[in-house]
Amino acid sequence: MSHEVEQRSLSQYLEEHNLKHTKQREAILAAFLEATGHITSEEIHARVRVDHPNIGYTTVYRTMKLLCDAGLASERHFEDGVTRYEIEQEHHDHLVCLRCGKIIEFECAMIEKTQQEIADRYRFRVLRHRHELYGHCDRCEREAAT
Amino acid sequence: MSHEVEQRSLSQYLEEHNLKHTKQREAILAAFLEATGHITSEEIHARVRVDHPNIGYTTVYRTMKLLCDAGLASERHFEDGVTRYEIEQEHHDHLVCLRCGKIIEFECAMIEKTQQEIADRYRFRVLRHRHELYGHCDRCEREAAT
DNA sequence: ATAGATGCAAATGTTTTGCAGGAAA
DNA sequence: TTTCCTGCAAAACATTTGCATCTAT
Repeated sequence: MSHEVEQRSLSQYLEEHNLKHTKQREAILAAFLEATGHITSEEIHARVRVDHPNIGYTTVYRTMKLLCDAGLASERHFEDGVTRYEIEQEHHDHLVCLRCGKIIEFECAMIEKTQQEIADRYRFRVLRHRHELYGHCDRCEREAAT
Repeated sequence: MSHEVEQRSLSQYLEEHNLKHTKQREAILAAFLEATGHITSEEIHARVRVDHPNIGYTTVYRTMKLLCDAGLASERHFEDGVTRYEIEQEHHDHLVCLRCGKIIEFECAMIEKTQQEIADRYRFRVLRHRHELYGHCDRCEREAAT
């Protein structure tokens, strides 16, 4: 595996919080990190089961919550009621193709600054935000035109 | 009631689709329109029950779906897994207080323009978007400080 | 008369919790 | 050995569906 940095900080987090380092947590972390991103609990469970056939959904949910607390993962809620997890990284937003499901990430300092100004106007303290553009990616738009 | 425009278009929609005009649909529409916005099925159900004690959740869900199809309502999914409905109107975005649940609406032409430029860069055709800022409203921020 | 609507209860799908047994420190 | 974890089964939610009954047209 090539995720030493993340592995190290998981261990660190576990130690700091008097939590135990288990095979299940390791397996779930690995499955999560190997995914391209935006993975569901169900998908993690399926991946992990290949090598560890009796890890349950419960442990996946509990571990993903732990990874979120540890700052390694973060939850995303798109529009289908299923929680997805992605690797925690610099903030960014998403373009989501409604036809093929492709997800493109973007970030824009200009927009961030403007939204901060809006929040200030309402004396609202922004802790986090989501900004998602739904539509058709280049390819799907062409195909739709046929 | 003072919602003739909406009422007329519901009737219109019902007629066009060979659907029936019932007391329940009328009551649910009224409860929905009287709300300030961002109402849940549960809240609609509670309101409607005051005058119509035996309308069930089922009918609320079915009717709200109908109102969405008819273009009178639209679904919103914030981050707590509960569907909220709002009156279909000009596009706008939201500030959501994580402590008291207060929702403030905003819109910003500058941001809309910028996000369009980003999408163009990826040749992505935007059909709709969501932009939500989560944090603490003025009041909750003060209270938290105590 | 008949297509469509309703309300209940039961099913669904996702996520959480209680608990007895199991593993890490 | 003690504290924390795990997996199962059951519970909790929000939402949907099957079905017998009822109602608008």
